[in-house]
Amino acid sequence: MISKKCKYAIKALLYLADHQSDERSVFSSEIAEKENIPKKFLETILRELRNFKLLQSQRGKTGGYRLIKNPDDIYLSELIRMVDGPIAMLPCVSLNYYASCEECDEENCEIKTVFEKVRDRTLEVLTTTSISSMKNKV
Amino acid sequence: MISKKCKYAIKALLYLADHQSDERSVFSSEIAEKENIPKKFLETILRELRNFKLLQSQRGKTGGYRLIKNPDDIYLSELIRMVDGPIAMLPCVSLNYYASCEECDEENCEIKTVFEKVRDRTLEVLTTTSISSMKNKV
DNA sequence: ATAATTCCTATCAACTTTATAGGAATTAAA
DNA sequence: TTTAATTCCTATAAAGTTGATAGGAATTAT
Repeated sequence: MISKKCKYAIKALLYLADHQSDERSVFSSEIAEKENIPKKFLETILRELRNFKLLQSQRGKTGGYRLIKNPDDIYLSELIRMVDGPIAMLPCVSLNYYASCEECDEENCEIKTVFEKVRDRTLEVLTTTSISSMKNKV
Repeated sequence: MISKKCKYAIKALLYLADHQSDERSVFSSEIAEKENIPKKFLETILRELRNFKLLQSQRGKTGGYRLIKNPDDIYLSELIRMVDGPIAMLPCVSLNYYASCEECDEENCEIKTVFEKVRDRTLEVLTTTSISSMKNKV
């Protein structure tokens, strides 16, 4: 399961992709209201996404957020990793957040292989799905 | 991520598949020791698996556990569901543990589709991998 | 009787998740 | 220069989940 936080992040980016323009940043309060996301929680999420250089923010009365990266180039795999961390179902098969299994003999592990397959299948989808491609529900 | 509990369950079933026989049940303490699983924790896991009719148990001095189901017929998908619950990355795309998203308009949801794809790819692996097939690491 | 097992309930510490509170800093505009 | 609206930041916290452990009861072969 992805966290609610991650789902909120996806929704926020989708909303931004639709509603921003060169002239217009978008208030977090607007996103929160339209997407039914708790206001203060969304603020912290947007700040994180800004720290990851996905967003640009502007303070003050005419402030708000806008995308820095082209939504064509924001892939779900990287977004999930930023917000939730590992995608794999086992720490020892994670590509970006590898952690060894203390109780295992990893050389002779019988359960790694299947979760490597799951990881690869999952990534086939997530690394080819961008924020903009999610708009075309096929 | 699957839980440690789930990983322990997989290991326990793999161990049973290898070490049981018609004459021999296996003690939980033996599995715990050989697989480095906390003893008391494993007891509760094995009891759950028994309740799910995967295992049979016998009390007393010559007691222990053995598989009821053929390990050819125990698929990872069902095991994970028994121990951890849903496999899908979103409640609203879960086949066995569906839950609606309160804050979403599910008809027009832009994020469901991709997670349905992930679910299907994941299940392609997990529904075709049995305890016995995990022995042949290919 | 004894010893070894499974069975059962309750408990619990640590961690994670999902937020909220309370304000500070910034900015445009009245 | 004041006001109002925003982002930014830190701290806190309630609720839920995870990963166990405690303490014994019931069962069974010897």
